[in-house]
Amino acid sequence: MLTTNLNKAQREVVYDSDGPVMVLAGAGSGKTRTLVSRVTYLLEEKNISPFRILALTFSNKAAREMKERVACEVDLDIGTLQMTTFHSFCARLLRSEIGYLGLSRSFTIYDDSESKTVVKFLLKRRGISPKDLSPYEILYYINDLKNNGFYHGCTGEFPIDEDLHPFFMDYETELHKANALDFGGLLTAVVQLFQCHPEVLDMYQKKFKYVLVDEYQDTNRVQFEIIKMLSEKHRNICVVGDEDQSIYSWRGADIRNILDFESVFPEAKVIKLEQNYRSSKIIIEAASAVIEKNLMRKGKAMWTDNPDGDIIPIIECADEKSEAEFVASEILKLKKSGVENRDVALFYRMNAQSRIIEDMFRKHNIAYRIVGGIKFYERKEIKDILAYLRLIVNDKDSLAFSRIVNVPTRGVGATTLRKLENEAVAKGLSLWEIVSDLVDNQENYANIRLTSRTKSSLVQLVSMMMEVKVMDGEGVRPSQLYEKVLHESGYYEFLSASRNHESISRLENLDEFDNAIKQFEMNRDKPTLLEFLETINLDPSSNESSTDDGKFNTSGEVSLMTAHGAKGLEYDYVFIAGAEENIFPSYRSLEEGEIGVEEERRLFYVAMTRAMKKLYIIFAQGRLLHGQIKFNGPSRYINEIPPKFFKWKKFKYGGDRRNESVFPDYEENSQEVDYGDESIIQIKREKSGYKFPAGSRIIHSLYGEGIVLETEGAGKNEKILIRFKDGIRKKFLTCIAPIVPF
DNA sequence: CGGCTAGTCATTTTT
DNA sequence: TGACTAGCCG
Repeated sequence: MLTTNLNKAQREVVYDSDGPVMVLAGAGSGKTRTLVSRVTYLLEEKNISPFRILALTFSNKAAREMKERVACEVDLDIGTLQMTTFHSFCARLLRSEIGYLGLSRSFTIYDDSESKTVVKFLLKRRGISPKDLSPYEILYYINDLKNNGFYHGCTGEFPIDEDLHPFFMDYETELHKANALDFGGLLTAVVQLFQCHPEVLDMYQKKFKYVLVDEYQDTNRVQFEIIKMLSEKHRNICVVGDEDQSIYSWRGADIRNILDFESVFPEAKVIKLEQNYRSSKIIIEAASAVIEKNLMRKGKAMWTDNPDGDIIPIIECADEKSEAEFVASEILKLKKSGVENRDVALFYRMNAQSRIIEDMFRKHNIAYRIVGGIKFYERKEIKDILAYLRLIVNDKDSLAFSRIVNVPTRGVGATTLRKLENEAVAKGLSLWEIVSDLVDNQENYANIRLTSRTKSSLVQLVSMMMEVKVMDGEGVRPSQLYEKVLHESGYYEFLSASRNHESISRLENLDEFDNAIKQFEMNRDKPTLLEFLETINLDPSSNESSTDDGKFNTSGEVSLMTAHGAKGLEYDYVFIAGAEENIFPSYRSLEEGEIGVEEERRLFYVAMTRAMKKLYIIFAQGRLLHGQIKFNGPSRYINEIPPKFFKWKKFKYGGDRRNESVFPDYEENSQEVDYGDESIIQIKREKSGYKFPAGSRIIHSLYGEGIVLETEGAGKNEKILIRFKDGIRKKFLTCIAPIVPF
């Protein structure tokens, strides 16, 4: 039953369950299906307990998808099956074993921005201006060491930078004092634990009889080290990856993990999955031709049985606006022929490119969704409230303390904070420990004089936090702790006091945060604050309440995302926008030389191979970049596509001055696109038209979110009728009303 | 403490 | 060009 729907190579992966296996799986080769079958086979045919299997992926998305699919296939209870990300696996392991390393199990996880704060603090403490030594340089150094498995006291050869290393040491000390680990630290701590305490390693080695790793091309050295150690005993390790889709080397992903696999596991079997089930023949052959230009690859020959499909249009536009016009008009055309929004995606190289496209989509009432754009948990108000919550769990988190001590304003300014910090350093205690003692025993702190206002607000803060800590210890639900903190800290009042749209949207975000906590609580038997915080750090999108109610548009939304965000996804129709030199490939990568060009080529390849039916590649002759019009020319990757697979087209629209291709080389293969049908007429009308067309969503600073029902008048007299969330209808003059598009 | 201005610097971001 | 930050002043 398992073998149905699997080809020969895939079956090999499923059944060769013993001994090390490396699967090189091309884009769209049914990789996930194969992995799921392998796990199913282990569970059902070989009767392996789910408890003995460890499946690691890089992203939560991939882990969730795999887990769901296995759950569908298998009748067993797979609750004990560990199918998760490297980081979550390590965090979970450390929650029970961290005692060996001198931290407590309530350790906090610092994200990148918190790491940055620590580094900035260290620079300041040494009296070095960030202009003389960039915090990014230090962070890069720290990450680089951690990605390669370096920890304080480890053995092995690492390139130590004399100037930067002291910062690494300071940084580690700070985190240790704060009972915190950063993302990289979760991984190195596990390596350290295994190396220094072989008995712990032995236990886990015995436990996990089978280890599987997905997205292997994205693993870094520490991760390799972890899976190597874990599988040394049973040697049943199966890694699946595609070197052509390695697009995170700047994040530490190390191609050596693929190249060295066979030398670390000499008995390893290597299986290639080369048949593509996703894309049309033209797309596969075009993408293969591009990726073959890379020299640093083992090499695979992708092929497909799918039909030829449409030729790839290369669209030359005058500028970024014209590019957006083209996409909008083409999507309207597709829609007319029955294509649904949800089957269409647009990829760009950098987030900044999305703005103009979004404007155009709004103008044409094309429903869209930005995938992986603004990060909810990175918003200021969310970070503030999270800092309160973190402090409840972890006394030692002085970073959290200094973040909230004066938010909302309590009369505890920089000077007071500095005194508290000095005191904390002198006594070797955390800020919380100092302050909670200070409010009771002021006489012991001769150096710290407080005004009565400062004193009383600190007393209030401390007593509130004390109460919440007790409640947390008694098992009170996280949502109730949050409520208490939000109101008793004065944060809610502080935001409600100013009624500008900034604070209104902040309050809305806090409401959403409230939903997220409640969502989390519904998913657990015994929800704890500590667990909630960990989920937020390691799997921020898991508690998202679905906002996609489909009310506004039944055909879903067009997906907009960066090429990086596109990995692992597929769409019938794909647009790659901004296919220009210095954009895609980015100028930064070009500075790195061939290495950079190859990584960008892999990224371009990933973008191309997302398309199932039709791929469009678009570039602009000129583009406004940093306030200047740049003429970059078409991306080199376009030139690497054999001409028989594409048709060069020049897009013209109303406001376009230049009508000829400025790339005469392509003239013979070029053709003008006539958009003289309704879609272009619509564009012309919209160009001079309304700021807020009917159907667009808006936010009014007083009334909140609403939808435009009718428009009338033009220019200064443009009036719109809006229906707000609560059903109230109101008319506004668009030039005066405090309305922004939503 | 908060609001303003001048100066700076511009990828990608699974965790 | 525009978003963010550091530093200055009221």
